[in-house]
Amino acid sequence: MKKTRDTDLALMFDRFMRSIHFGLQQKAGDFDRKSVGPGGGMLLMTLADAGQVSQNELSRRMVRDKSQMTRMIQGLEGKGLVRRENSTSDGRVVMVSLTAEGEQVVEELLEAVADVIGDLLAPISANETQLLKQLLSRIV
Amino acid sequence: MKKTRDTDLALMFDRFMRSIHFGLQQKAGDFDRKSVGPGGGMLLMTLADAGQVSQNELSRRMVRDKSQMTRMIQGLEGKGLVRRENSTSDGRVVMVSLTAEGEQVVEELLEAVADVIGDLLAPISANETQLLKQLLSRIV
DNA sequence: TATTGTTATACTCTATAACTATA
DNA sequence: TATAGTTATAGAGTATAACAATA
Repeated sequence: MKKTRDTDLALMFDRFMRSIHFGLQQKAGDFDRKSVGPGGGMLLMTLADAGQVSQNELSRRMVRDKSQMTRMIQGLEGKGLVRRENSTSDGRVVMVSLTAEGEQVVEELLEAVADVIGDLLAPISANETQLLKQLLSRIV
Repeated sequence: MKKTRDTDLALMFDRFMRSIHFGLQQKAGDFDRKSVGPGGGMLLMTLADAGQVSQNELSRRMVRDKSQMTRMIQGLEGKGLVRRENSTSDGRVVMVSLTAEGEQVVEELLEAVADVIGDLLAPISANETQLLKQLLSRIV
């Protein structure tokens, strides 16, 4: 049997993510009416998970530079999917949240992602899926 | 406790990969002398894992379009890190493998990745890491 | 001084389609 | 016809640095 190194995790994670993107792209027409793209989709899903958060917190959660947040958020704001509001307690901070339309788009997106992930997870059991999520949530 | 959906896996996987890239980038000067970039790095690691394979197989393993393979491989070939050879059994096929210099570069890269992944995996035990790899290898 | 967010720039990654050559 | 690989193009993602405003 082939020796597996921890570095193989990088290959496996990358492959998993790429499989999700690839799977989604096959059915993009079904839900990506607003053509938010992969990055926009991740941002919307992060917002659905986090609720109203500052751009800085988004940048931290998505492990992407704050300058990218500005652009992505501006794009989604232009499409009416997210809302930006100045923080009342700190004049520097901009809070971001989903609009009603954004909620609807992310709902369709989540459904599509659930489909794709469901297919990917077919080789392992529901219990193992729970275990996987539990392990990952402790890591990230 | 917050309900977790399977779709959260997408966020967690993305975050893990981004953390690897971010961690590597911090120490890029230490090993990325050839400036292969993230894509080139993944390709080199895939080759280290797979040995000599066709471009088509690489495209399949990395879940990326074949046209991207051409470009990435040409870039790495120009840097002397990979070698292309025509298949003897099928005139259409190009086999790709690491050069001696490529082996050396990937070795440094793997060391850096192991460092970063080691840090990321700190919250879980060695046994759990094994379990995680075992689950993932069954999925991808 | 430090932090939040913006802007500008250059570079890499990606999807798509049209193409050549071999099977 | 089908498959392996190439080329060209446009668009999306990313890192970096310089900047303004607030703390």
